[in-house]
Amino acid sequence: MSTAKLNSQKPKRKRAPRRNTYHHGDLREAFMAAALAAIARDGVASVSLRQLARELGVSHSAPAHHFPDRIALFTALAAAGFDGLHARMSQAIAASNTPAARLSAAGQGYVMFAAENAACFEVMFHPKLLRNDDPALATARDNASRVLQEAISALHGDKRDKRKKSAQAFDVLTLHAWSVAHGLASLWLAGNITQEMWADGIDELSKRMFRGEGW
Amino acid sequence: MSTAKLNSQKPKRKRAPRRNTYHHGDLREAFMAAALAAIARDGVASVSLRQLARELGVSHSAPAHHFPDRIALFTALAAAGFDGLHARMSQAIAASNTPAARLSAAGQGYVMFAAENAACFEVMFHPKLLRNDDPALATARDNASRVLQEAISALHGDKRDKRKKSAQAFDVLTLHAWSVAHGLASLWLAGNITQEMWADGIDELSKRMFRGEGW
DNA sequence: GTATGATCTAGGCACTGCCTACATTGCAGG
DNA sequence: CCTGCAATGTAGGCAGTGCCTAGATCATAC
Repeated sequence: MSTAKLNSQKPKRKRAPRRNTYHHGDLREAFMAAALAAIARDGVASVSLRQLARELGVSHSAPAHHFPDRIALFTALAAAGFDGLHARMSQAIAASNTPAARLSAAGQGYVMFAAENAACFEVMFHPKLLRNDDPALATARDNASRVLQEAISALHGDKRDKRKKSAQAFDVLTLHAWSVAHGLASLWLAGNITQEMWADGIDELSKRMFRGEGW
Repeated sequence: MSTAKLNSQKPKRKRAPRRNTYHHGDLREAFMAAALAAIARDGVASVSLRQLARELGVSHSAPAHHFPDRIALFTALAAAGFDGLHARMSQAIAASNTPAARLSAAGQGYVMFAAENAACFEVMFHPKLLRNDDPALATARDNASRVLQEAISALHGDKRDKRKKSAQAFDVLTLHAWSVAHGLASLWLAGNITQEMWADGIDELSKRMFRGEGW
């Protein structure tokens, strides 16, 4: 019932990592944080619930009361990730003035989120690793997607109204923008971009790529 | 489905899948093919060497003589994948006339390869799952990457010569093209593109997106 | 024809996810 | 206060996994 639900509202009191009480205090959050660290270290494939439990000093079956299975943990991470992506892009957009600059900022925000939250990003787009129909995940994903869509809309909205059939063309524009940002982020995270390309930092590289209207 | 790499010079005679001999005949290829099928079915994370061995009717330690570990199997799949990607893009380019059309064709070829070889593609860009410094993998990857680079070069090559410092800008152009193709392929494979967007097929969608010079 | 290396089999070990059974704790309602 | 009860924690079992070593079988060069 209360296993895989919305994750961040409970203002549970944080406990010292060295617990002397029977109950941990915030095992759910602790597991999610430890999982992110483990993913960043070894990749999502070699994350083990038992290992995480060992690191946190709890029994191997403790997580079962917070995440029914491995998939549930990854799903929670992905949902939180899309929330973070949403926030990161919104923040970047809010700091820009013109529609064109806002779209560029959204793209850069996307890439920067991926760079700063590589572990999260790795989980978010592996449908086989998570429960894709989870409602919390679905809404978080839609919220994030809408930000980019609105940035495109603000820039090319007029085109959408001009002719009816170009609504499809508008969607292609959005998908195009999403693809550039997602592709750059993925290629960088996978190590497929030569070091000299991002010598000035991935943020500088993405800035160069998102410069100009058409990308 | 092209698991056949050029590195398999050994002219081993193929045996019927139902073997009554002690030796299998071509276990290495059989494992790679079975692995691709398993990845397509359950995702790369839940591929088990022992399960593959069971499917092929050999003992659980048979693969050890062809792949020292799980990573080696994935690495071989990825190398074969980059060879296939290289071939797919080259073929698409060869069928086009103008430089602009060739670049578009390369992008579409990239996406189509990903769509037709989803299992392969899933492995190719998971560095944590494979031995990234493997020489066969590295050269295969470089070969594939060069195809796209040359397509850009044929279209924008003059810009590169105009000013010296715009060599960097040229590289950004290549990376941009790669990002669009890779992003579209990844998003589609991850199920992040609404069904109505690719109702006409992913090939039609990619064609729409790669239309025009600047992408 | 036989030595030799390549290939395949068999069993063991530590680890994993998930299961059931049980212990401890916090907390509301008498 | 105290007493049930749900939430949260522990302990052990089971089948499955990757990787290891030891041994069996085959193909082929000499």
